[in-house]
Amino acid sequence: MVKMADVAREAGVSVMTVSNVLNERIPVGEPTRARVMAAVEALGYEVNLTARNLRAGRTDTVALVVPSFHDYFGELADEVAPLIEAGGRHLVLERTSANAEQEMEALSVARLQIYDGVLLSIAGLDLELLGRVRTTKPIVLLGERDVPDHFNHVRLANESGARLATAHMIEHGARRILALGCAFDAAHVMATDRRVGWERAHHAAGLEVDPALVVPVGDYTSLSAYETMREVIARGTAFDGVFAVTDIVALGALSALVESGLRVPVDVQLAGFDNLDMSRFIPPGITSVDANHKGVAEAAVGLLQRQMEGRAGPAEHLVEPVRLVVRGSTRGGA
Amino acid sequence: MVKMADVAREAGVSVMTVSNVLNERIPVGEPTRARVMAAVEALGYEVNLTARNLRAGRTDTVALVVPSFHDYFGELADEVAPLIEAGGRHLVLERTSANAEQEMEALSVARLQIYDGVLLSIAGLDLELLGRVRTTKPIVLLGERDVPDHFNHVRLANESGARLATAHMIEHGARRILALGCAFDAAHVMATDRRVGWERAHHAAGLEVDPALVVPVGDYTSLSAYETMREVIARGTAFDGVFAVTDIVALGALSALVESGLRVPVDVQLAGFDNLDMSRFIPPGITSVDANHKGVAEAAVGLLQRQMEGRAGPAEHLVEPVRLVVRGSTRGGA
DNA sequence: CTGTTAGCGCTTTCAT
DNA sequence: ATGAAAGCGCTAACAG
Repeated sequence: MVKMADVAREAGVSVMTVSNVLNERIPVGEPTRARVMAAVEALGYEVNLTARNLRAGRTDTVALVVPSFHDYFGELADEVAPLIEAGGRHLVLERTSANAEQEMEALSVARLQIYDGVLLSIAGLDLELLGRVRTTKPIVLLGERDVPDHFNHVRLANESGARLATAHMIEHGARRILALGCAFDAAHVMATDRRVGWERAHHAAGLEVDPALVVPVGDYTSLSAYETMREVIARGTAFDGVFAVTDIVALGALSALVESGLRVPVDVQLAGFDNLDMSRFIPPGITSVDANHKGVAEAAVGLLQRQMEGRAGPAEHLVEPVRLVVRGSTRGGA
Repeated sequence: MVKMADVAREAGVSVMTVSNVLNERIPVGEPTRARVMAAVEALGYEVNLTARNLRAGRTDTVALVVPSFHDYFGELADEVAPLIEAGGRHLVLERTSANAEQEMEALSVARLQIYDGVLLSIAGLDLELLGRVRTTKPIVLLGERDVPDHFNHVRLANESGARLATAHMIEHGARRILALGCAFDAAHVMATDRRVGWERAHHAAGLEVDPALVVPVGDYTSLSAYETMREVIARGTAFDGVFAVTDIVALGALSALVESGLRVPVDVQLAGFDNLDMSRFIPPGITSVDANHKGVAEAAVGLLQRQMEGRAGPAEHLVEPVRLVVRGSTRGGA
């Protein structure tokens, strides 16, 4: 492997001069500079990032750590990447399988030191575990759980989004709206927040809510949602709307509804959350709360860059607004 | 930052002993070992990966470099991750935007040296550019382009998959099958291979192919596919089947078909390629060629691990088999 | 089994 | 404007 010393020898200068040319730190005389560049070209030299990192304490790399590479996170990552690159840094993705242990590991000293900053999408970690993390590395937490105050945090307006979607279906005549994938327990903060939105929409319309309509979905896959929906239908539960906690869940539900001969939106209205790319195209078009990837990405990267540039300030807790995108799966749709 | 020397002092041993305890390289006496571990705990020490990397020349990290984090690649990545982890290494994802320049950069000396191995999904690079890459780092290329012989390479049986899907629709009565997103030019190897499969299915059934039915789709998004499909319909082209080059393209097509009042599969049969998770659930279920993520992931990781373990052997070029998954969008479906 | 010595490739600091 | 020396934190190799 060709190293800086090789370039220096080739150009007849010291290593330090090569370093200065490459990093443009200290002005270097033009002829010297040209000789160095020629040597770099000739030898095909490239800096050893590990060595630079050890000495300079900087990797120019940011990690986005997500529960899985699928769907929502894939779309978010594609939004984050250009923003990080615009700041002259590199983005890499890591995956935790929504597993608390692996999320903690992502925040371990060992991992943090190899990145200039970390965006961590939390799925498994709770307040207590997060509270134990002590680090001065730039970190921004993403996602719908509560986090200790001293962390920067970006989340979605879950409750408001769920309220919008539910209110929209109520407005168009739905009276028994399933809260599919929603929850009552603190362990599922997102599912609980969205259930609260679903409730508030009812109250705002002067309607009662039936807790029996809150139906959890095991692992938030389309398959679980499909199976759950089939059971609900088989059980004979009466409903004329479905608010699905995510678009992936909505898709599973749609499949079950269609298979059971229920027409969407005539017999049952359906709305999801996330507004995945696909939701626009799945007939009849899935009405969905847009998860505002762009807003989340910009807010998170902004917060991270502020820390990486050293102008920290107190931790912020941002709630990104969401909006409803109406499509054919609800009666207001085209 | 607490370092190894701090632990050594605390435990009253040398740095080397700490290193040996932590890496379990050389047996260490139990009492010493216990003292070291106690010191590690007490100080909250964690190894500096950068320093280890610089000295040991190993990062225990593999990069999967993909054009985008979306859909197909997200699913593939979720398949690759556990295999890499089973080998005691870490997987990170990087993204190239399907851009030749960024793909070359992923293969640059600088990036390669920070990983023990790289899985590169090529989208933009051609033979000529790839031929210039000279490295001894373990690399496996993924994807549907031709690559220089000396690279390990895993690809799908594109032609055979396209043939299966097309033959299935012919068998069920389709006679004018659009090859949506397929191509004739060498720049789109995958789209061209799949077109060849579409042709061969016709020939095998004793049918002529109409080249006018090969309709390219700009950027392989659902949106482009939707727009293209609308145009084809508006133009009055007669067709009774659509072979879409990917499921994402199939989804866009489905949306346009339904919007135009064409019934799937009664008026038009539809098949895609990739068998994305969603394809099963999108009513009426999209018949699709399964892209065999698992097979691709296993083959690629196997080839990579062979190289990383030093038992190299000549480069292999694997073609992973595919199979057709029949669903409601074709007449053979449930 | 434990410790000493050397050095991975680079950048910081300070001298020229 | 350029260079020499020192050392980031760790591990390979060898000595005791």
